[in-house]
Amino acid sequence: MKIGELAQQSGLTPSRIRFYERIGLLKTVERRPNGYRTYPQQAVMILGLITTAQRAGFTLDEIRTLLPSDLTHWDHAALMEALARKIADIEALQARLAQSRAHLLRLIEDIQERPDDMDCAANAHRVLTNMLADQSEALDVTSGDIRLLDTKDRRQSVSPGHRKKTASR
Amino acid sequence: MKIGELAQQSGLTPSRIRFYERIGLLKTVERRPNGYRTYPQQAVMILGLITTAQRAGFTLDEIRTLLPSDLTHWDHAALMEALARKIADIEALQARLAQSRAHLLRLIEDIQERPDDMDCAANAHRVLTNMLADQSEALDVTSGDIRLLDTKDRRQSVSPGHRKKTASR
DNA sequence: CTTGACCTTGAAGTTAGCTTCAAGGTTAGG
DNA sequence: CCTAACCTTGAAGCTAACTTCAAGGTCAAG
Repeated sequence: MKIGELAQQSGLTPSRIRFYERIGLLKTVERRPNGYRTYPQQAVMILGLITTAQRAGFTLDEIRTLLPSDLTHWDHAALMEALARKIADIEALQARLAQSRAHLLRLIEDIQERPDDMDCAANAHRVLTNMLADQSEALDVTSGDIRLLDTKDRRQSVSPGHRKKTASR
Repeated sequence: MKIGELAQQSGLTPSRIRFYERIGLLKTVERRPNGYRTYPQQAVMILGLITTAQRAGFTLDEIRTLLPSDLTHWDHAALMEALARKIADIEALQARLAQSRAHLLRLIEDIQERPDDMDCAANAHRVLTNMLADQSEALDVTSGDIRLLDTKDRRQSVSPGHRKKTASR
């Protein structure tokens, strides 16, 4: 199958597929005499696997080191270890998020609990001082990093990029 | 106070402080006749506020629109709205994280529950198929974005960058 | 009057994960 | 044969939040 068809079937853009090839993530590709890329059916599954892993919080780098060239020959040990580590990362992040959320809730309360005899300016100072004091206490929660965000419109739904009438710009 | 002292007191690097000025985030700065920047004591608090807000998940852009030039004159309504929105963002992300975590746990179980009569290759295929099926079901959890990650070593603890003996490179 | 720590500037580099662009080759249909 | 839709490449651009670099000015101590 050519790259356009693979793009359709996987829901990714051709540029993204070429990018994955360039960084050594997608290796199941050959060339026709005319230079066109050609992919086996399996490539659809590999791309699905990649995007699923991404959504679970794996970086492309991590995915590359885990993905075997043959989908039936995984490094079982490395895979399980990576999964466990990723879960731990997520849990660390969850802890951080819970902290941030609690922090913000406390802040809202603190702002609203202005003593009747205090003007806004003084209240602002009171809240600020509290907040900066809070902060200096919590300097220990270092967590492993994970990128699980920016989850907006990564997927092309109706395959845009057809250079026909789309003509935006 | 000069920029080096502010850097010490705030725990940020001078370059970062200059950067904040450049993007219009830190405005309380004047110049001495020799061109050196000079800051009021208040600048320490402003920088503390900025990093605290960052750790709560606010982007510098958001912080800039919320930060008043005078720390005692906040846009109360905008601030409360932003705090509420940020909490909602965090909660959306928490939901996503819980999903990802559950997904990974299910995956681990699924891998380990290989039927005795199945070889690794066939098991790999079974697990893969399950996973990609799972994924197509959950296509609705679109969340607002938030950047709350990469929380490793943003702070200079012992003020590196003194061009004395540090001499790395 | 020299040394070294500090300060200045603008420009470019970093990371991740792509997209976009420019300039061109290929192919199927009419 | 022409056109439109596809394909190719390498290079550059994008975002966020900084850092690093190069080239130079300032200042206090010895």
